[in-house]
Amino acid sequence: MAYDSVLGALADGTRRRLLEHLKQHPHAVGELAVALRVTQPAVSQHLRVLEHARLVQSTHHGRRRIYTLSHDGLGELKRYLESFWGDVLSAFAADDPSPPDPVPAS
Amino acid sequence: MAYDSVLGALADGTRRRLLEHLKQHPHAVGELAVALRVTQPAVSQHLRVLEHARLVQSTHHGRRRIYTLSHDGLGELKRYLESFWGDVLSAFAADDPSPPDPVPAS
DNA sequence: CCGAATCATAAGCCATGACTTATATATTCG
DNA sequence: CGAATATATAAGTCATGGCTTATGATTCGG
Repeated sequence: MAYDSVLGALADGTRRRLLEHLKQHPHAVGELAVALRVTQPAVSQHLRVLEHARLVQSTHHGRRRIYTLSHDGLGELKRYLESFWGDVLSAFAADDPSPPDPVPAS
Repeated sequence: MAYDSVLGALADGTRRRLLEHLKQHPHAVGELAVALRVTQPAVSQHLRVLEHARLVQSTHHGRRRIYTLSHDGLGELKRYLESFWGDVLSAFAADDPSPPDPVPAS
């Protein structure tokens, strides 16, 4: 159940904006802070969440830290959602909208 | 940007469990409360969030309210994620890992 | 070395959210 | 109508999370 951290990471708008920027090309922390008009610590904290969710990776370049988009988290989420869709679609392919079983009359 | 509510709805584990149950077949509120071992108001509140995200639909059956999985929210999220993947893949297909432009030396 | 630059971490504030216990609002049945 | 069922809503509590300012830890340039 690691898609938990992935979904949690994606649920925040600022983090999605970070991903949108990193989708273009890698970025240093300061650049992202300027681009998003947020303080640098806020960006660092968001990047930590994204890194824990394996949505980004980081490499050291001199005294700067370059963050890059990662596929691991996206792939994990994709598999989870596709399994969900698969089950839903197969359930509908069965074309058997089983009526809600009545709650056991207590 | 309606995938915002969808991602927010999916970010909670209890709501994902609700969806897993509704994936099997429609359910009434009380059944879900018993199944998830949560109080009924909690289930109602979660279902309201899921309905607002268009992940579930509800129909009245007598004095019970039957909740069913909906495709609208899932489709919306699917489109968003696939557009994201598409961009990422095309960016990688370009095979041009443009180096991070230096932050303007202030 | 030393100061500037770059980033992470710490600590605190405030809003949001998930859950609870009442209570209100239908709806069915005798 | 009146009692019971089924769900929604209200109100309060507690934890979590996103943001800020301050500070610590590295790293580069002169």
